[in-house]
Amino acid sequence: MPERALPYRPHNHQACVSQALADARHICREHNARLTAIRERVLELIWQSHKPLGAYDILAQLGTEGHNAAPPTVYRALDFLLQYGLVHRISSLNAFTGCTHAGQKHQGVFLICRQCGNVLELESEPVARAIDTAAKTEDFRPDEITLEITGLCPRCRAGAETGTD
Amino acid sequence: MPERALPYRPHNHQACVSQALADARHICREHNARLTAIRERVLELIWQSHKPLGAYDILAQLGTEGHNAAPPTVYRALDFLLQYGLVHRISSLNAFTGCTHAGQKHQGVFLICRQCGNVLELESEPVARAIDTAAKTEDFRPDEITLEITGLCPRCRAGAETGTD
DNA sequence: CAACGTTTGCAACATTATAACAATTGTCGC
DNA sequence: GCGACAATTGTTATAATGTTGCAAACGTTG
Repeated sequence: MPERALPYRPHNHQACVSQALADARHICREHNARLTAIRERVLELIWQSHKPLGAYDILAQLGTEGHNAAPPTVYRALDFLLQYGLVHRISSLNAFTGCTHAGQKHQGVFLICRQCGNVLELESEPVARAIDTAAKTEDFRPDEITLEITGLCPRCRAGAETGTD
Repeated sequence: MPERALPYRPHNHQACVSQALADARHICREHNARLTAIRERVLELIWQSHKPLGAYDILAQLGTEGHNAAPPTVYRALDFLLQYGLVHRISSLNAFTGCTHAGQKHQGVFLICRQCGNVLELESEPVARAIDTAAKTEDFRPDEITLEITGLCPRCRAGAETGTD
C-alpha cells in the first residue's frame, strides 16, 4: 500500500488547516504584510475545502457567516494571498487552492481529478528542468508557469474500473 | 543566428494561414466533419492574428464584416475547432490560438510573451515524458495537460535589455 | 491627535461563457 | 424534387467570473 502523498483521504484535515494558517501568519510577519481578518478567513476557507474554490464560492460562504462581502473584497484578499504564495490559482478551473509549499521557492504541478475534483499539488524537479530546457531552446525567459493536469486520481480510477463508483 | 522556430517574425503569414486552412479542410474531411463557413472563418481569424484571440474579439471581428453573430455562434465554432484539434484554448488568457500541429498527436507547450503577447506552441518530448513520469508517481492518469509559460520572448527581451523597446 | 498610507465597503460595470428554444440548412431515401 | 431527419445556426436571455472607481474605516507614526 502506498506511502505516497495522499491528501486524497483520511487525515485530520483541521490540523492541515491550522498548520497552513500558522505558516501563513509566519510568512506574513516575515514580509511585514498584514494578514487581516478577511484575508485569513479566505485562506482558511480555501484550505478547509478539499477542492479548489471559486471566488464566488468564497463569497457565498462568507455570506452565510453574516459577512456580506462584495466581489472586490474577495478578489483583493485572493490577490494578497497569491502575492505571498499562500494560494494558487488554477486557471483551467477559475478557482483557488491552498499552496502546500508556501514560503518555499517551487514550481507547482497540479493533478486535478475530473471526477472527484480533488487537486494534488506536487513539486517535480525533473519536470521543472525539462520545462526550463525547452524554454531555453527557444531563448525564452520564463516568468510564470501554469501546469495543470486533468485526469483521474487513483481512487476514482479504481472506482471507475470496477464500475462501483 | 538561430534557425529556431521563429513565428516571431518576418514570414509570409498569409501562407501560414492558407496552409492551416487547407490542413483543417483535410482533417475535417477525414473525420466527416463539416468545416462550415463560420467555422472556417473563425479559424481563419484566429490564424491571422499573431496573438491569441478572445471569443469576443472574434465576435467583434465578425461584426465588422457584417456578420452579426451572437456569442453562442462563436463559442460553438470554437468548440468544434477544439474538438478536432484545430485550435487550442489558452486558459491563462481566456483566449484561443491556432494549433500548429493539427492532426498530430501532441502535447502542446505554450510560450506566451507578456510583452508582445505572441504565443509560440512547441512540442517537447522530454517535457511530456517528465510530466508523464510525475503523474505515474502519484498513480494519476492524465487526460488533458495545460502547460502555459508566461515570460519574455527573445525579441522583447532584447528590447527590454537595451531599453529600446 | 493629526496626517498619512493601507485596507475595506460599496455600487456599478466589464468580460467571458452558457442555456433554451426557434429557424434554417444539409443529407438521404424515395 | 420531396419529405423526414439530423446537424447547424440564429436569437434572446442569463449565468459566471472579474474589475474600476471612489468613499469610508482602520492603523501606524510622528
